[in-house]
Amino acid sequence: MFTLSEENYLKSIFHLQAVSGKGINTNSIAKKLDTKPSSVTDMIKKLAEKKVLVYKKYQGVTLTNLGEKAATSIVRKHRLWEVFLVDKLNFSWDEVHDVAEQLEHIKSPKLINELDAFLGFPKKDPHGDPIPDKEGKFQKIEKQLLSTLEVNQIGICVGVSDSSSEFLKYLDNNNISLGKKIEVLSKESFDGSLTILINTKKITISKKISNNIYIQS
Amino acid sequence: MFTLSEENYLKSIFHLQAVSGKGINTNSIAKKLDTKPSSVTDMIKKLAEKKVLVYKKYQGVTLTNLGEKAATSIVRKHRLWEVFLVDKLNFSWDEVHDVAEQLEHIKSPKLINELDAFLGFPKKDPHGDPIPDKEGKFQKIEKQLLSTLEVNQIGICVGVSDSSSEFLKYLDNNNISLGKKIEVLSKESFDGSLTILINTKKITISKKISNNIYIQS
DNA sequence: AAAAATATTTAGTCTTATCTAAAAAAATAT
DNA sequence: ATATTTTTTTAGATAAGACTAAATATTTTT
Repeated sequence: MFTLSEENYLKSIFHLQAVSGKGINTNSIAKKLDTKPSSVTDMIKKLAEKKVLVYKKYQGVTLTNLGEKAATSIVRKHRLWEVFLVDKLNFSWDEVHDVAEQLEHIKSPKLINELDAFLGFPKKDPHGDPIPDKEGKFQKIEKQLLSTLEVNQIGICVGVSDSSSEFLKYLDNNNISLGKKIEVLSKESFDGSLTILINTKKITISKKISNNIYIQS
Repeated sequence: MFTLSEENYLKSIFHLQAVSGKGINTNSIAKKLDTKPSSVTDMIKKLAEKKVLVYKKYQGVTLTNLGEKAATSIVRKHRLWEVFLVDKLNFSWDEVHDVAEQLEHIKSPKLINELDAFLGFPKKDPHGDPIPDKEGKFQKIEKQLLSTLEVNQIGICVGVSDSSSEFLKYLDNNNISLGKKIEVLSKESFDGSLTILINTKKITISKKISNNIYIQS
């Protein structure tokens, strides 16, 4: 089994790997975990000994199958707990992250599988991210950033890339949520801001916002 | 806030205090936490500095109001999670302890108060122990050990003193559970074993068993 | 009341996970 | 291709929480 800290490293590397594909370098892990590169080097050595990742000096790391399995299990727990908090305990989607960060480390296979059943085997968490099943399998959702849509194209909001409370509250205030239809009415070439039609209303959003919203077209 | 280890010390001291009333000595804490007396001395000093308990060398410790409040909050969380596991996730009463030991350390006031509401503000956990409310208040349940009953006396099972999986499974196997009526038919003076009537059946239990079952008469 | 037994504390060590500062390697720029 | 910058690693330090072994109190026994 893994310590809390080891689990956090595994999860971070897993997430970084999902985006970049390539070997993950020391600095990016340090940034993600808000720690120092030297600490990362230490932990990486430990994890390499435990066979959850492959490490070659100065060349970053890659998770092994074992490591991916462990990381996926943590992600599964995190997302199931998020569903629980929102569906059963009246949390809003901007309040769940910090608590789920704690709950994801609870060790009990029975707990998580019963929770899964209790929630009706949900396939997505409140932010639109897929929940791995018991075997760690989950389908990647086809999605693109809202910022990549052209004028007059239409998409359905299927996820967010930033799960910070601040950003999610912004979305709530503007009535942007999963499943909503978004049409791009115009695009400002100077700063990349978009004017979109949502809820039969026209609003203008900055590039920073459209870069954190995923849509399916 | 407290570390995981500090919380475990607080909880153990609280439980010891509830039984013995007196100042709690180093050795008993060490035994309860399965650690060494020297480690206890170290931690006690730390907790005394944090004003959660009063410590005088060689004289054991007593929780302050602050310490009791902290301990009660942990107990509240532990017991609410136990109810959740049994009522919602199909755990049996002998499976809940280890998982609740982990869940009790999750830090989120909203989480625990919403959970309380979700469960319908239960007053007792699956072992019959009272659940402190938001303010930390809970009534002590009047109870006595089954072993103190005389022949021909009758009691209702209201709790257990040992929550180990082994003991609880024994009770399950013999159909002894909370709320059951128990009548003492005879008492063996040699070893203190009891023959009792429960579920219209006669069974004989050892003193060790009757010493771990609480009844209300 | 002294001796023996028990309980508690101190002193020093270990592990985990972190850090800073300095050294070394790799990548980039001139 | 050399110099500069960036990235990564090493070396040594620190804090939390535990341990062992030894020293010191306290309690119990005789």
